[in-house]
Amino acid sequence: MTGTPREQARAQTMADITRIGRDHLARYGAAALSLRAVARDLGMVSSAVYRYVASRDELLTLLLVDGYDDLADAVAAALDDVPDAAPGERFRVLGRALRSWALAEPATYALLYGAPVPGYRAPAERTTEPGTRVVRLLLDVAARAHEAGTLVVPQDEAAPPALAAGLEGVREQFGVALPDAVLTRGVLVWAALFGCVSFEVFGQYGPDGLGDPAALFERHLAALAADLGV
Amino acid sequence: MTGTPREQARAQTMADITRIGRDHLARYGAAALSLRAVARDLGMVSSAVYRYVASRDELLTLLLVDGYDDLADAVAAALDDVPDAAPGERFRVLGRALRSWALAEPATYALLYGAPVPGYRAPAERTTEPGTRVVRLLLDVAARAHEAGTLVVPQDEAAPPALAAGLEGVREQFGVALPDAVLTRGVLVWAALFGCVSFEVFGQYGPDGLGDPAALFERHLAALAADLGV
DNA sequence: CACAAAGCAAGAGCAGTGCTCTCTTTTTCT
DNA sequence: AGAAAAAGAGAGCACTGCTCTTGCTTTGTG
Repeated sequence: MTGTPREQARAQTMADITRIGRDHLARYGAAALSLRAVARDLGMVSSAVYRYVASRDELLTLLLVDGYDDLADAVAAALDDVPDAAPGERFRVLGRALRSWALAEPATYALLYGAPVPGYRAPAERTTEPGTRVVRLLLDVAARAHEAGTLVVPQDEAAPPALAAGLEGVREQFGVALPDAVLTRGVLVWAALFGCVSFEVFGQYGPDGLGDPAALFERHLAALAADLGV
Repeated sequence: MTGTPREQARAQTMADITRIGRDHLARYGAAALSLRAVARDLGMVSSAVYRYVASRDELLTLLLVDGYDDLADAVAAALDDVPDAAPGERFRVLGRALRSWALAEPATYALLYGAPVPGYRAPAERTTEPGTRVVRLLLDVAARAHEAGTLVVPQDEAAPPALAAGLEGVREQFGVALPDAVLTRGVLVWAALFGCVSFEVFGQYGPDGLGDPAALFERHLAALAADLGV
């Protein structure tokens, strides 16, 4: 909270823009996100907002990074609440936190994990780090179980060279020492988790959600925990 | 190809609109789909297109139904090529067909299984039937294995009443006689399959796709086949 | 065959969008 | 104090979805 009055005012305006942007995102969805509407809510003329945000795409990037962080914070907080639980339970906690957040923030979730907004390319240098925090937490759960010796390692055949190189890249990027088979399952479980949540959030289960979406998800979590070996 | 000349012309124009719409969808994405641009490519003035399509949303619905059918046709054709294969192999064929189609038609795939287009609500009465053809094929693979007695049925505890009712609804809607545990796994495998494909199509695996996306997918298919019990 | 009815295409127009440019005022720095 | 930088306002361009009116063409019928 330091700096000249002008800097403070600028920081405040930036915060206001993100706040109102998130609100519009939740209320009307990503494609309907309009810089002019945000400007109106801000009590500014539209051209003035361009002093702060270069384009509509940059506003989307702002909200994207914000969303990734918010989700990762929620999942990390849930995991911190059960630091000493068994790996399987920690995995389930992660999954439940992900699902809760997605159901509470469907529009932001759609921005992060739905179809990319057309014509919009997320700048990797700004989104990669926050975007990988959740999978990092997932791999961490597996890594802890592996260190404790409780992880069930599937007996897959050796990965082809290109895939093995890719998995080695994952080990480096995330700083984990898990065997190929576990990493492969980890990626599957990660994708499956988001598949389950996406189907529920995007309504692919139909209007009634198969009667009891929470119970269904809990069963899926149990099966996925087994797949992960925790 | 019957009817008065006017009826034929109308059918032709409708076909042209869908064709150009698909082209624009693939080229520029769903949110950039513009009725005016389609009209230009059609050599018509924009207002004339409204004689054929009531709104932009209806054009999206047209393309949605078209996409569901195209995907289901591709998967069904792939399955028809291996009518007598073992259930596990038929499941893998289904998965590969789904992935191939999604990679070939990313924009249409995004329209079907990505985030819903904001402000657009798909009319269930027109999209439910074509939209469930793929999952119907998946359940059919499991049902055939079940009839042959080769399906591994997981020993889950009984589903809570609401979920049991929902699963009973699935049995009725799809005309299969599978136990709750198999249906639950079926839904999981279905969601996981789309999670894997979505992550690959939407670029969540990063720019290099973990080195060898096809090999990774093949491994995931093997794990999911085991989950399904085929 | 003639003629009203229905269908079709075009054009103008409204309200909204992203974005750029210019102009004026305010704040900051030297 | 004066120059430079930043902020906000306004006009304007090209685009969008969609509506309404105005003519023209095809259709089915008396």
